[in-house]
Amino acid sequence: MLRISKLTDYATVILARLAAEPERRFTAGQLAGETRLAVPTVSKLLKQLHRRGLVLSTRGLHGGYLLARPAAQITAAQILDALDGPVALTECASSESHCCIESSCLVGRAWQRVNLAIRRSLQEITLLELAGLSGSGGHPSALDRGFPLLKRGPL
Amino acid sequence: MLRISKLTDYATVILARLAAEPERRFTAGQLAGETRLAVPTVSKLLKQLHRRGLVLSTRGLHGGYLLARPAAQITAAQILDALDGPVALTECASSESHCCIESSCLVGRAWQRVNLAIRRSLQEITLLELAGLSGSGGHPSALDRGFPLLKRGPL
DNA sequence: TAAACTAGGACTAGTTTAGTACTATATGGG
DNA sequence: CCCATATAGTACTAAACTAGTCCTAGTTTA
Repeated sequence: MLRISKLTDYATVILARLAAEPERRFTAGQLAGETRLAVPTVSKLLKQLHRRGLVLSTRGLHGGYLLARPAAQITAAQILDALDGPVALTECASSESHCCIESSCLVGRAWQRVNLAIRRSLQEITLLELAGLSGSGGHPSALDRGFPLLKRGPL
Repeated sequence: MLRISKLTDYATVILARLAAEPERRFTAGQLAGETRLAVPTVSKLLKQLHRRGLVLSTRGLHGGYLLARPAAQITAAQILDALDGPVALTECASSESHCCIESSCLVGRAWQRVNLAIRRSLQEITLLELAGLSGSGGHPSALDRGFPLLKRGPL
């Protein structure tokens, strides 16, 4: 029913690998090898992640990629935004709407609201958790804590 | 970032219109007129909604469509399932996975969990609210109440 | 200066989505 | 009995998006 693109999924896998060794610098080839993804694809994704500020890059010999900040400070929402852009749940909700009947617009606003709620929830999930690195020792993660999806307030 | 298909959005508009007058029987043509959608599209959607049990239909002269049950008993999740089917957030999470490295699978499980959480939240949103019919007099809707997205428990 | 990297963009194939058309079936009225 | 008005189901086409690849340019270090 809801879907994220394959590429976004791949990107998460790549970021998870980087998160596992935050100090180490990986080349695109190394990451491709470890994740079993094709090199061009990994390369493309890393470029995009770099452009969006999620990873640092160094060029030239012995260059490679590095997580731009601790995994705990990278959210699922940021990863999705980096790759798919901030696409709304419905077209009507995003920018200009031509579907100008009242019932439709009410529906649009409702979806918009659901969308916002989902976004908010994705902002609470960090790469640490996606990577399965949120150690049992730490404080309970958002995934386990149970958190409010939809909060009170104006649309 | 997350998206529902146009058709699903249309379907919601149609269902919202039906919900506004639960007693009245609408033909596909009437609904198309009122929602400004193309007749074949509306017709196609209504057929599918009927197959999934969301609307009742009567054939022949003076036939038409009717909500199968009160709008309060139709959830956003049901509408999405009816049209897009129960597609998972990621491919890896849905059926069999060939991406068999550990990090990847951890990621997959995490997405799966997020997916489940979103589903759960969509099950709490009714057509009444989507249609903007949840009167201010009633009890607060799930959209306003704030409800836990992710609950404790095994994956 | 050559080798090993990343940066950026262009291009192609495949899949999905949206929309339309056509045929069959059911109902009710003249 | 027949025709007009509906829905039911299926098949088809066009457009959009996704995934994946390739090529050229720029950067760093031995």
